[in-house]
Amino acid sequence: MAISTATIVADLANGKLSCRDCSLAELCLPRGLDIKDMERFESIVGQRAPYKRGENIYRAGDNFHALYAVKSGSLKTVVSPPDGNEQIIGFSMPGELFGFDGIDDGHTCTAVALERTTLCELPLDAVAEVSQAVPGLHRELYRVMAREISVDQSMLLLLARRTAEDRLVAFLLSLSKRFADRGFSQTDFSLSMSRHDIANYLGLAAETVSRLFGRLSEAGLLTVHGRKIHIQDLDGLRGRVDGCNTAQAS
Amino acid sequence: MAISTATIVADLANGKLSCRDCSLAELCLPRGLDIKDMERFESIVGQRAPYKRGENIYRAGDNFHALYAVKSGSLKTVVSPPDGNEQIIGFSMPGELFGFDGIDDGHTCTAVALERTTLCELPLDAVAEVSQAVPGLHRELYRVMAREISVDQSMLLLLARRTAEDRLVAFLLSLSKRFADRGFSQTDFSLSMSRHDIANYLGLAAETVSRLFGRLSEAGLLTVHGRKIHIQDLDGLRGRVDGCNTAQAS
DNA sequence: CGTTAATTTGATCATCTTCAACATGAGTGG
DNA sequence: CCACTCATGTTGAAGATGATCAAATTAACG
Repeated sequence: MAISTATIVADLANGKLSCRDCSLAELCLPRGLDIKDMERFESIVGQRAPYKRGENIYRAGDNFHALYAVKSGSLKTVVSPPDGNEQIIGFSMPGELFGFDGIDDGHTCTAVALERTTLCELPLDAVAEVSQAVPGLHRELYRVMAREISVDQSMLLLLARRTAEDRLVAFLLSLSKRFADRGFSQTDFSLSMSRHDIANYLGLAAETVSRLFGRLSEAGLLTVHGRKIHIQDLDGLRGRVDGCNTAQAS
Repeated sequence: MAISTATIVADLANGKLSCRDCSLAELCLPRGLDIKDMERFESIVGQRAPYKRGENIYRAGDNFHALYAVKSGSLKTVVSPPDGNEQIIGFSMPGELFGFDGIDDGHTCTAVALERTTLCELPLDAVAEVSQAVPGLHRELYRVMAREISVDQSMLLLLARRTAEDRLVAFLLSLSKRFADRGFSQTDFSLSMSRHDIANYLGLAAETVSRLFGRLSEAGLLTVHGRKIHIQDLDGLRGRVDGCNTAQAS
């Protein structure tokens, strides 16, 4: 899943970040800002060395420093209760913001890179400051947070009311859509997370996920080779989750 | 659950709303504002006639108008997919804000009063305007939304990884804490929602909830008479959900 | 290559759901 | 105040979905 590598390379060469040139601008926070405002915005965007697979971006308990936007790669966000019973809350793809869990009173989740991943760092104080001059930014930030809330809530529906198969299918459809939104194939993609991660995220056992992949393959809906997915019958998949299309399985 | 009735009566007598005099101010959005700023804030707070039991505050599909704060009573927020398979997303108590699901692109949930309920209405545009002069307000609103996200996320953990009993206990402990925060008994309270609602919220069947209440009673942890709950052994209940204490079961 | 982790497959088991019947209880009109 | 009704809640028995345990296979990586 080496997304927008070209952009990254260009940015690194320049030694600075440019939202204007970023291929993800349409998906990201500065969406809808004019050139002038976007310049102002990108002046506060920070950047770090890429994270390696398995590396933590932040940990539960950490103080809140900034929101992050994924530039390339992907990551998972995990709640870790004391008893070690972890729960993956979501996966983040390029153009998506994460880190909201920390705003209230420090981070309650841990964010872990699933592959080599680059991020933009948005210190919230600085964002707030810029927003004084660019009111649209506040509004947009509210939007992004509201979308996060909606996504989590459709996930609640998925976990509370849907069967194992529905969950996996909804998950795959969500991924498909997100790849499509980023200009990639909606039928061929490769998963950056393990079966175990998928199972955990969907509230299932890894074995169940494995069996479900088998069942969907046999039904002729898709082909699986390890983490490579090829969806053969997108509409067939959609039909498989009755009325569950709203669930976005973030 | 006739909470803060006194305050309400006073407000209605005045013919206007006052956050300064509201007993819920410490829990609500203007928390932490000084007198001056709070005056400015309350000037935009609207109010409607009380909602009756079962009445909709807003419906999925409605355009977004405002955020709401509960002044008295309680309500549930429901996701209703086309197939009729509803899912309760949360319950709101006095001092709590709701309506965030609408900010992004119109409401995705329906909010239904569980009893006679009064609300404060906060038109987001007006809030944004006031926030230009009162920067702390933006920050506070981000906090409230972030808390909503955290609550939803601990709910994901609850639904994905916990047994039926853990879920019910976590739910009761959450209620207990919220009553306590509002100055009510943490051991004696009465539920404003049906068993069916509780079950739906927790991703269970109503029968299961009924049986669990029975089991917890037999274990001497609490007493149940219809919707009246008396918790006999709070620590016992807490011990029953290992390390799940973070789950707030909104 | 060899070693370890990830995934698949099979068999058994537990939890919770579903269906069905029954009890309780609140509200209404006689 | 009682009888009736509809909604809500409880209890029992059977069944299903998915978890768990165990073992085999494959893939990943030094």
